[in-house]
Amino acid sequence: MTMETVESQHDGSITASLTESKSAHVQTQTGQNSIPALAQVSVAGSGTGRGSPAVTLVQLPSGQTIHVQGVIQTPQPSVIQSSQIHTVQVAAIAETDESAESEGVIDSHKRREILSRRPSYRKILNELSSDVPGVPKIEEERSEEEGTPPSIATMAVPTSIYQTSTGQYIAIAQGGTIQISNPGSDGVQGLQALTMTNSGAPPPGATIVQYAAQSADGTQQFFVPGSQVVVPDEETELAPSHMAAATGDMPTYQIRAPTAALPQGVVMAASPGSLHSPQQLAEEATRKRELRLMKNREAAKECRRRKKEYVKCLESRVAVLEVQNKKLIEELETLKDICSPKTDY
DNA sequence: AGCAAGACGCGTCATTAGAG
DNA sequence: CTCTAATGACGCGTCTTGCT
Repeated sequence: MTMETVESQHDGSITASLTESKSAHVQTQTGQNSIPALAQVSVAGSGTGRGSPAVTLVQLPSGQTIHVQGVIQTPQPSVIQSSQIHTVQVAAIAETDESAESEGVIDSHKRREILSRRPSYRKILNELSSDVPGVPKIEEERSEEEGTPPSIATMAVPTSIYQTSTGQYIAIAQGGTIQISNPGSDGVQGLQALTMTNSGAPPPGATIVQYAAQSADGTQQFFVPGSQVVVPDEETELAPSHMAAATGDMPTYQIRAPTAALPQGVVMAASPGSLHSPQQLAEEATRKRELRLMKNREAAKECRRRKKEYVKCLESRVAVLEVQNKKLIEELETLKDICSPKTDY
């Protein structure tokens, strides 16, 4: 449980602090005169985990309650100094070139470049967030090198090392032993056993791979070097409940030679040898295309996720700024009442 | 129940920004 | 200059909702 205390300082800025409680009150002070609070805004903070924007309930003076997520609050000068904050916000959002701005001269080409620059949701959000601590940033993806598990190096020398779509590493040794290493786990603790069977009458050239560890979404994709691919067994996909009963809740995969129509998401990695024949070149081109499509597919998903997060953040910002605006208007009205000369004397 | 409209997510392609 | 990630745009399928 966290409590978010928001205070409007005498200079108009609003500070927020999180403490261990459930709700808080917002007190506004209007400078030396210490005018009693005009706008009481109840902020019920519900702290969330890392990476997800904190959701905050903001109760307006009118009694209306709004949900605020990932609040970005730049220090607010009072209404009298509003030009200053305007400059800051423009600089933060529009990514203007400071040097050019200071010089006051931007040639048309550069200006066109700036205007036509496509926004990066991650970049914009992170720049907005950099001003205010506590505002969640969009995480940078870890490079593949960072995710490489140390256990791979200590394994028995494998014939092949594959990487799944979930980042796990699969090593297939000469004897047919398959080991799975989870990058997120420590050392050999991440190893998971696979069993390979050829019982019954498998299709020609196919080996059933039973993956003992159930994945989160049940959809594993494998990068397989050479001329083989690992695909989810069709029977498992089509009749999961049936196969689950038959294999003990283990999804089934097949290692088989690639066909013309690869299942979606399955990519064949390049064999180390050089490619010469037209067929090999065609296979290489197909492999590259599939890899590119899969990467773009993942990138598109990630981009949509970032976009949604960005839009949510903007909506939250609008909600907060509306509250602040309302409060400042009331503050201004009060100051006007105090400072206005009496006419009836 | 059937249908249409809208929302939403996904995959793909084209384009661009940015890193090396 | 090249390569790759990020993003907009488009088409498609699915789901929800309101209407008949």
